[in-house]
Amino acid sequence: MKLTTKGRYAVMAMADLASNEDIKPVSLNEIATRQNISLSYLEQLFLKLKNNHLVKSVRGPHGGYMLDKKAKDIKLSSIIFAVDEEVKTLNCKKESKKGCGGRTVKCITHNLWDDLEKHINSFFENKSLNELVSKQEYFF
Amino acid sequence: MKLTTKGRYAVMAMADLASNEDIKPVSLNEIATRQNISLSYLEQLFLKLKNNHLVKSVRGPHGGYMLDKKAKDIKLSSIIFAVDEEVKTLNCKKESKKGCGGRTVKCITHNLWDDLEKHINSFFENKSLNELVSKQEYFF
DNA sequence: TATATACTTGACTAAATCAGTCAGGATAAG
DNA sequence: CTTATCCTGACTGATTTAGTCAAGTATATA
Repeated sequence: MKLTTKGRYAVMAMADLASNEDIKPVSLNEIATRQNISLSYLEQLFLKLKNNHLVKSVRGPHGGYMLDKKAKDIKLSSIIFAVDEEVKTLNCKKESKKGCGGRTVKCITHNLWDDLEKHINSFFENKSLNELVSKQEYFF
Repeated sequence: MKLTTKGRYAVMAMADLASNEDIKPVSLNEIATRQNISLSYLEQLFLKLKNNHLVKSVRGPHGGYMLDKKAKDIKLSSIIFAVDEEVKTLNCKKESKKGCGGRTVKCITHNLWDDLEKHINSFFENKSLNELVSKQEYFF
């Protein structure tokens, strides 16, 4: 899992969407204004979010975006994967099997980093959009 | 905490050092060969590791580096901090206090990312170099 | 003392990635 | 038919990454 501002912005935008969609779709313009993210950049992000079935779009005036599922069914990990699709492979994986799977120092650290990846994944895997916008935990 | 190959190489090199220093110092050349990392790059890393009192150097022929503390007293987090010193501050922190500390969507995600940072930190905080090289857990 | 070994330090750089802009559609409501 | 909105790809400046290169300094040992 890659962690850039893209993922952060996507989570922000989705949280905004979750808190503001009642009946009508929310336009990217509204989100751009509220969250202070450039419209063009949001367009990029929402294209990917749409392709990943996290939001659905309504075109034309009064159009915009809505969540494609219930907020409680959207895991934060899906949002981040949607916009930061490419997972960086570790050097070790590219090498021959002889080089890895053994007891070399290289493989030890490889396994360590693998473990970290799982650790980070589970962090986002266990949080839904719903929790994020409603839970007291994240309000100071 | 920043996570780049620098940190990974540093952990690899320290693990190598921990497994190979018996009585005599280990030269960067040996590590470079064993771990297949460029010598010049290792030099950069060890300069920082030394400044952070994780290793000590012995100059001259038969010189090299040794751990500055016992392997069990070296947390992986210290290694990573040593080489990737600069901690990326989140956008939100740069803004005025009015903008944050509230209940805006922006702050919710800010807190979320803060939380993640702690999560990752604790991952490395709770692992010592000793554990890494000796624990069965990391051998397949 | 000469010399080889090894650490020390700073400047430089090619390539990749990030964050974002720009331009030009397509679609649907009124 | 005009306007609001989504849709999409191409492009770009700045930064970061992952190193290389060059020129030292220190010290053990022959």
